[in-house]
Amino acid sequence: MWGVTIHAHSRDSASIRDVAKLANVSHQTVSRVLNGHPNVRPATRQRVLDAVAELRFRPNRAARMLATNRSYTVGVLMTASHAYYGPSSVMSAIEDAARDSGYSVLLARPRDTEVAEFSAAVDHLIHEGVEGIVVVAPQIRAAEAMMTLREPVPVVMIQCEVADPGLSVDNEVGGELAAQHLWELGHRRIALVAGPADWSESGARTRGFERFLASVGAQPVAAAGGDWSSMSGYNAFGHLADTAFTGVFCANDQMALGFIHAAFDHGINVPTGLSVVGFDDVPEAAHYLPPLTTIHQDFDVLGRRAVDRLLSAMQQDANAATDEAFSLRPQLIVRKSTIPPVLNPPSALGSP
Amino acid sequence: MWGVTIHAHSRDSASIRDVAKLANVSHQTVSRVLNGHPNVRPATRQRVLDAVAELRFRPNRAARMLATNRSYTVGVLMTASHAYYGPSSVMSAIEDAARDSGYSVLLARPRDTEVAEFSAAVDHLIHEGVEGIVVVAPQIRAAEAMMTLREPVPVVMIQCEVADPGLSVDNEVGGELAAQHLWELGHRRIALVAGPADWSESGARTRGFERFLASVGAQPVAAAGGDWSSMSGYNAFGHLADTAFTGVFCANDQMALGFIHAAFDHGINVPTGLSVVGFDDVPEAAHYLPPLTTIHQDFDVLGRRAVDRLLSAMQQDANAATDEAFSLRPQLIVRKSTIPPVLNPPSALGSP
DNA sequence: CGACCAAATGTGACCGGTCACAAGACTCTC
DNA sequence: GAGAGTCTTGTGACCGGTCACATTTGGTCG
Repeated sequence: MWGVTIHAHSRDSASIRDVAKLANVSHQTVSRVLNGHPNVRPATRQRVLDAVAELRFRPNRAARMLATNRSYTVGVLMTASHAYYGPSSVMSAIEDAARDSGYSVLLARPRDTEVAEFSAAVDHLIHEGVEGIVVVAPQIRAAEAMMTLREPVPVVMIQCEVADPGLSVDNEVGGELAAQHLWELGHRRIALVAGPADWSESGARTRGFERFLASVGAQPVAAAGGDWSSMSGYNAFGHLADTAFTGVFCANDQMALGFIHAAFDHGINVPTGLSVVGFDDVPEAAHYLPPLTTIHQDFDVLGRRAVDRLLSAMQQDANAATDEAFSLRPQLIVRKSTIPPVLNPPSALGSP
Repeated sequence: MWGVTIHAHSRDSASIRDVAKLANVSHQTVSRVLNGHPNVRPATRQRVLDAVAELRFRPNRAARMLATNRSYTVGVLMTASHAYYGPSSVMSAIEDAARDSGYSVLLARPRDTEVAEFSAAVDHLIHEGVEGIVVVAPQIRAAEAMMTLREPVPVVMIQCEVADPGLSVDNEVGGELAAQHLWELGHRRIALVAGPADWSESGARTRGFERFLASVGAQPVAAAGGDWSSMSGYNAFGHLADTAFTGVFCANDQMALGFIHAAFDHGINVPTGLSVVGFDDVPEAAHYLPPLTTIHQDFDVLGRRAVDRLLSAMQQDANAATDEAFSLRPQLIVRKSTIPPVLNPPSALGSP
């Protein structure tokens, strides 16, 4: 790969000096027109623009980067895989928003949440010349790793409660909504399937959930944890099988799906034998059997907001961008996986 | 945004000449060491490497790009949104593979499949200096639009039968497997829920499906189309409700999910009242109710293979890379949504 | 030991933009 | 109509790498 250098493509495109010659001005004037500098006579400007059009000129990005030390690129640091609905939705929104503002997006994905991996990924981005970084690293360790790094460019962290001027969906409220919904339906024995302990969203959902229960003098009758996957939701049911409960909150939709599957395999029907609330409102949730009651969050807004904030921080040059924390309120979507506790086996209320 | 230029970040990093001074050699020698040029005395090389380490030097990409007219970047053109499982899985694999080979990935997403949009997106990539392009544009029109463009860099198209040296999962075989499976279970009245007509995968799946049926002297008793979404699968059921059938092939898992949901809403149970086969094997498919029999495809291999091919085409400079077409064979995964036709209402076999 | 060749290293130009500064053109005032 | 001030344009250096070519160094051989 080294050694041999291939001049792979077009060395033929027009340069700013070609345009200048054709328009009969200096290269600097062309540069001024290109950059919208005010002090150019309209006639001259037009002449230059014509030449640009005729030669199909487009400025060379590398040259501009070299000269200005600016890249018009922002980096996204994402630890989660595309398989996770939330992070990848946010990623997509970020890309769109950045493009709309004239920026390119460069993705870096550390393989794990070790500080070293993180640092390497950030270095990579910095080295590529990104002017700012959006971090979508919902694991707590990732956020912490990120906080230890002091970067020369503005950084915006999404969905990470550790960062001070955080930007996130308010997962605690989401957890509360879930608990409140089950409670108000009449459920008194409620279980929890939490997300992985190392994700901050997971903690927040659990916290909100438990906080509401506490506010009415209750607490979860049982709890298990999963890794967001349907399989782990399925397995969680096994861990909870000894306990009787009539409602369960699963920290995301996939786990809810797995949980419902497991319940079915154990002869328990949802919602008649058990009410289930999920979280995320993935597009398929409306068609699960039964259609899943869940908590909806608007990832799109989150992504766009992140880019807005990053860009404004970049404008102000300093990372003095201490915007107020911004929290999106999630929303309860009631479907058919939750009903009042009826016809439950006596044990559900009877045994400890 | 124009007019004001912000020197946002570090103009402070070391250059190749700083390294040269510290190592007491010329800048050119440093360059040689960096590029692994053979004719450098080991002692000198070591001295340079030490200096590089000490100054934490990293070559400036923009400068290299400018000088060599190479970018070490490949472009990905993707028309589908992240919500589609297949394309986003492939995208993810491409990113990993490219990174492993030392390339960055730049994403361009045309808003629609108009030739103009396409052309603009490609222009963007070219202008950013990508050395090759992977097109993940499963819509037929997108592929056609792409074919009309003659680009100065190698292009690899994924999952698009229009392109000659195509690279794809063999969706026809997948369709055949689905039909064969239903047939061998004993189903004789089989329906089809196809994907959107403008996606080539959709056509291929349908073709394979019908081809198998034809080979045993049969044909679908009814057909509807969807747009890949669960909702469209749900609606498809309504269009097929007049016809009696005991098995159905849905061209992707999400539509299968919606279809099962609709069947349930009409009092038909899967699999006892109806057998359903999906396509894709999304991670949740194993936990649908019932767990979905479906066709598995390996998107990861597809993505990596695409990058391999692109890189080799780039090596050979020319786009003379007429590799043989490469087709991944998908695989039938039998779960619980398909059983022999039993206990079906008489009408299922009786009426026309 | 000088000649000769290859290996090792150095020199300056160049890629295509932007920057700082200089210089020319044009107004306006007295 | 000369001087001051503004608007417009031009000049050459520079960013940090690589390239082509020149030069020095080291080794081998007659």
